[in-house]
Amino acid sequence: MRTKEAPKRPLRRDAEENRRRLLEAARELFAAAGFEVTMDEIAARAGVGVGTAYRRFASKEELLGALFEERVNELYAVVERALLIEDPWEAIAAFLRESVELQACDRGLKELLLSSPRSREFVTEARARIKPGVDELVQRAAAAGELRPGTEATDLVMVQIMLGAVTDLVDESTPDLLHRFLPLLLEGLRGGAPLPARALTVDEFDLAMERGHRR
Amino acid sequence: MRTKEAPKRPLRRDAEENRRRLLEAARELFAAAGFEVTMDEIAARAGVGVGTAYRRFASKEELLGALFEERVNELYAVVERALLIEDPWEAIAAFLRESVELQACDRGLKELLLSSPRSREFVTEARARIKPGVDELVQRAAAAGELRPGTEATDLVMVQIMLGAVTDLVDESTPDLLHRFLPLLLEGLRGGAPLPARALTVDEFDLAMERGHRR
DNA sequence: AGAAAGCGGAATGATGATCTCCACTTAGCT
DNA sequence: AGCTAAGTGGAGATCATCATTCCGCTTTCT
Repeated sequence: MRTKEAPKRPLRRDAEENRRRLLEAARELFAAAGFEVTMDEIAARAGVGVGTAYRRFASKEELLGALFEERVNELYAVVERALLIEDPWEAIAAFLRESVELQACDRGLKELLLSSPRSREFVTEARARIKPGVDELVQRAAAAGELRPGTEATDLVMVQIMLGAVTDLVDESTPDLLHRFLPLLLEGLRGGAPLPARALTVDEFDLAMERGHRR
Repeated sequence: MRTKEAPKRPLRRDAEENRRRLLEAARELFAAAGFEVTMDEIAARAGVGVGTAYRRFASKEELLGALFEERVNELYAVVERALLIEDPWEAIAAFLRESVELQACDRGLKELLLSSPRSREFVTEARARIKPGVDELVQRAAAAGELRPGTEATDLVMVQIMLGAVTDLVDESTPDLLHRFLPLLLEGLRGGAPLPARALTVDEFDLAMERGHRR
């Protein structure tokens, strides 16, 4: 978690403060603009020079790395929380609602989960960590007959992607689009005749993620 | 439409041929990669040098401009065709199905309609041209009670955006995701209780488009 | 006060794009 | 055939955008 395993000497007070400000600035900008934040922007927002940013963090990757972890932990907590819900359908609804709300305010998280060739291992690892819980949510609901026949875990991710696209578009000014279309999609997931085309398999899904969506 | 209003002299045969090949190459690459195609790529694909590309077209913008028009015409044709369908609900379903299929194979079209700060006026104009028809489709269906109460024209666009995000992800290998989620969304649009949050107004929509979704 | 730690931000270097230039080639006329 | 204006290729001028480095000056801490 910390940059140094065993800090020989504590940072000077101003340095420690700058480190904190940099992380805070990065958090805000990462949420607002995703991976594309520049070090210059982060430094400016933190009110320090770029040089200082590089004295505190070895590279842009290291600085953002800390944030990735935070974000993934939040999402993981959402899954865990959903798994505690008794009713299988409510559990799925809660998972989608909360995870999508999380994404809606955070472009960085969206990119972290959906885009790919960024920090390869990190993303793969994060996805592996989330996956089992989501699988279980789907298993349970399917067993209870609360899902439209043929619904699979990858479908939930597609719902996240679809809503992500919508929130991407409107962001701050009108965050309620999420609560307009999530219910609509949930209804669709819950029941009805089987859908005409099959779901993405996990392999196909991973492959699609691998490629990322640009080009 | 043509580059020159009154071509003093016709192009030499080889030049005319190169012009044709450039447009064809641009069409293919624009569909595959969107706005980000480079002139080098287009020229290479057409089998000519960049210099030639710039002799035939004043700028990248001019070259792609011709394609914009083609694409928008196709979409306009879809609206027109839908308006001829008797049953109001079928008309809406057909419009969405066809327009989304069009988008699915064409990143350029997707970007043209959804992204924004590209060629400002051109996009605005294109949208203005499509809008009345879509409005009428919605009016009719609503009047016939075939739409979930509260559904508006902007909702149809949101459906396009959501499905665009999905097809963006998988593209060629699995084009059937579109036919998995479109029916689901159509069902949701067709009936049920009013949705909890309100739709985007046209102004909000335009504003969102104005901004584009990045940053 | 002195030294080590830290600081700002211009400069550097990599990359990647559009568009220009010009020595050569070719179509098309006579 | 030969002439010439139109056309061509593609190297590179030019411009942006970033991550990252460097170094003369400032601040903390003892």
